Amino acid sequence: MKTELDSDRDFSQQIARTIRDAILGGDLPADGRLPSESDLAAQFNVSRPTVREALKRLAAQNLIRTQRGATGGAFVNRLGFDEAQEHLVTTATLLLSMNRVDFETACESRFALERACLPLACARRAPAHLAALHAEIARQGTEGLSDEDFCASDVAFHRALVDAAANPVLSWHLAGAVEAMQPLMNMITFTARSRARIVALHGALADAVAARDADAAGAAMDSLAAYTLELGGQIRARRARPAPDTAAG
Amino acid sequence: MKTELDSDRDFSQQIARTIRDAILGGDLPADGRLPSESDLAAQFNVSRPTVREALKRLAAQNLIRTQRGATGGAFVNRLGFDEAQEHLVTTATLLLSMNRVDFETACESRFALERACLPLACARRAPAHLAALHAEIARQGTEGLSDEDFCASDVAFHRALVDAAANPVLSWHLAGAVEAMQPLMNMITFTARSRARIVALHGALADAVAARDADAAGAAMDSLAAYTLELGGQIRARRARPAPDTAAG
DNA sequence: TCGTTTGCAATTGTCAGACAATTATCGGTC
DNA sequence: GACCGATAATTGTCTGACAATTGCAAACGA
Repeated sequence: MKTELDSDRDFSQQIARTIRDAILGGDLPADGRLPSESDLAAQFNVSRPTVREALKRLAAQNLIRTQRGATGGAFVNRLGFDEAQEHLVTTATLLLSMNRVDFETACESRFALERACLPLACARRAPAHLAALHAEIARQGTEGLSDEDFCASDVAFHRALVDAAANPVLSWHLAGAVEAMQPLMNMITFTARSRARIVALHGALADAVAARDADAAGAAMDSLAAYTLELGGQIRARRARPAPDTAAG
Repeated sequence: MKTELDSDRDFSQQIARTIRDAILGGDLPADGRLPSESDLAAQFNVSRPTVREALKRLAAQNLIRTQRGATGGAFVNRLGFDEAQEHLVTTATLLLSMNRVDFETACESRFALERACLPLACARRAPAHLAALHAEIARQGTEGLSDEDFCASDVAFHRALVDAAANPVLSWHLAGAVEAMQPLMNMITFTARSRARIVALHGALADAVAARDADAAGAAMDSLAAYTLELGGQIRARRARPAPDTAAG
């Protein structure tokens, strides 16, 4: 591992990058233990707090985990799908909120991606997947469900739909796309009428997937996308901001 | 902002989470300045190094940037697509490499997602997009191009294809999917014959997009996916590891 | 009056040493 | 042999200090 650092630069950043590259390059195997903070400080010729800052940077990226005690230390994290998903959602959420992405753009992106999962979902859906879909549909029909809970169930439904494709990488990508939309979806007020329509479309989707009918599923998804966009019009209307003419040129 | 911390827990992690939630919740506007490290230390009733560790965690997530000097401090980062993309690629790459994701699974995911962009790309492609596609196709036909450069051009081609959909969120997602595949693609040795076939398929894709023929583009993409999978067989054969029976159950 | 320069203050970056908390290991005792 | 305490290693945190950077304003000269 490199022990030379450019002066008049951020040491902890350089150290973090060096270790990160070592991990990505495979020099440090998963679950392998890094030298102790004192050793690293000696290697890089910096103080322990500086090393610690570098380690915290890596910990924030889920690249390492730390453990106290005699056999403790920093260990290379075997990045699981769950943690990576959390990370993806955070980044995606920020990206949408900070760049003032139109509801239309985010919506279009999300449904386009989700539509891509349907053929696979139809081909591979197992009974457990169908059960998950129906469970969420039932929940969405509950009386007195808050808008937030309805949204949460909606997200769960769509994630179950994607999971039916039985491709963890696909599920990971889509989880980011779907969950990042939740703050935007939460701005929508769902009337009883709109809920009923959404639940009906969800039912059509579930049925199509159960029947392994990719075309019908695609059609239902398109309807759902169109209706979601329609509902999203509320948001723009409420904000009363002029619509940018960048969309659908 | 909360100033209470659970004892016997990792302070810096709690502080980072608190500030992170404040940023995600919109309490801290983009480009807004956080209190100085000393002030934060006083607020949370911890020492400055602890606060610094928390800030480094946030900096690692591109949530804040720091600046030295009199008017310096920590500022909420306006997360741009570029930085978010870099982040996404890192996470995706790690996810693929550390979970020993099959080439087939990653490939399937990537092409499924990319296929979802084609209708939009056909609808919105502008002359600049077509020019970018043809430029990469021309580069891929160059004699004496190394495998790595061929791969890089392949990535550039597909990113240009996705960019033609004119949806930045979609481009962001796909950049992660496509670039994360590059290490896997680099394990393939491209013969002159296979290169010619890929270039031909790229040409078909570009022509279909130019003609706004989504069906033809989809067909070309399917062919490309199938052929890439075929080439990927090399990798599994070389590794000589028995294929896990988890795929396509 | 205007432009330049110099000093100051605020802030982050880094260091050194120390102590507390945690945990596995080793040795002793019953 | 089983149980228990001392021990050592390691991370987590604190205190205090100094260096580097940078904006700003006051002082100074033309």
